[in-house]
Amino acid sequence: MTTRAEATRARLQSAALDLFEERGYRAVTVEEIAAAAGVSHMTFFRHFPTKERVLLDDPFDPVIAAAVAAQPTGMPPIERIARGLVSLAPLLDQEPTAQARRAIAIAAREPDLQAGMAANTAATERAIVEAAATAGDEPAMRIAAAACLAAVTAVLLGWATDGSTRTLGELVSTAMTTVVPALAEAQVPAFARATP
Amino acid sequence: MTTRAEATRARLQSAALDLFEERGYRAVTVEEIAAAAGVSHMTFFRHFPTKERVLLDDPFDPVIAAAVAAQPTGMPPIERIARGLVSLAPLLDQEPTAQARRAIAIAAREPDLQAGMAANTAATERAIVEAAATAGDEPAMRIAAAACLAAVTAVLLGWATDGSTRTLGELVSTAMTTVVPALAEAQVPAFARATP
DNA sequence: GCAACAGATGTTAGTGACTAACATTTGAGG
DNA sequence: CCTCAAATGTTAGTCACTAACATCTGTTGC
Repeated sequence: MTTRAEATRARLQSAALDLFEERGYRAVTVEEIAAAAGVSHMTFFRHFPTKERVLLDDPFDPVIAAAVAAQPTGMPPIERIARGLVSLAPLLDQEPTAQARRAIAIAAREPDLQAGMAANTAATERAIVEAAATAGDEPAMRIAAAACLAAVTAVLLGWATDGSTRTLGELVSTAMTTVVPALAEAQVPAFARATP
Repeated sequence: MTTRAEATRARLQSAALDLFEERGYRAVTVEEIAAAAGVSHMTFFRHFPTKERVLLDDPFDPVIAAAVAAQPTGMPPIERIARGLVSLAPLLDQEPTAQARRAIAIAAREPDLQAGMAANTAATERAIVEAAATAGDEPAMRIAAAACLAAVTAVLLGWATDGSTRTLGELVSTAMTTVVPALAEAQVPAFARATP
């Protein structure tokens, strides 16, 4: 059951995506987005705190954090995070990802949005650390999260801008399986062990 | 020899720092900063492209990138970057760091500035990769840079907000020597080897 | 000295993101 | 139909940021 507010929000996001692709982020005003969605600019700001959030908002941080926290402890933080991210692959493949792909492609080529993207990554990093860090390993967790998310970001940018036909789940899994051994100097057979 | 423009720029930064500390980032207008520095708001924007850059601008990215690029190749990217950062310790200790400390302390507690801080880190990461990546190891370099910079960021925040009396050089060196073994699963005696 | 030139700054008049206060509409349950 | 609350609209701002053009200030060549 989608409420009226949710429908308005979706219309705003969709209209913004169309307009940004047509004329670029900077050249489109909030007024225009609101008009295209059939609402006033005040309604826009009731749904999104800033212009950039209509493009950059995503609801995945809690999901990612929970997936990492759900991994067993007792392994190195980097492996725990990588396993958590890989566990999301099936979900990523069933999600409708077309809009996300368009949004990332826009954000990647708009200088005005790069700070916001970096902030998104930083927020995901914080969410992982808060949800999954155990006593005393926050620093290691933060560093491991930064490393894994750097790999995921690279993969996301390629996925959105190149014409990759592979699914997000595949790409993220590949990135994690290649990246974790690289970080661990190839000694830890991270994904050779059984996945429960 | 400091030019008039450099003096104006310095006055603007100093005035902004004072005002932000006094009343918070949001409550201070660009007009007020300009007035406190004895110039008009147009002059402010000739020296800083946005309000947040008066606080967040720093000239270190090229220095950091060069320091990493100056490290010998043939070692794992993470070790190369860590060595590059540690090589900057003497420089960090002779730099006048009081203003940087105040700026970071402000940025750390102001939500409006967190995107800008993340963008700063991302820019440093890009600078390192562009300057120091060799054929084929860009992905690994990016990930290693993200990991090292996560550690440095944590150290910087602690240094600026806690009342640490240790120097930046000491703190960064400690972070790198503790962090690199952690990432490499403690097998690589990164800093036991001779430093040329 | 002084003329001339360029770098630095000022003035003015905008646009557009964002906010506050208050009025209005819309839709679901009684 | 009525009512109430969620959702949206109107209005009138503030402030970051920009463009175009005027003025100033210090230096350089004479």
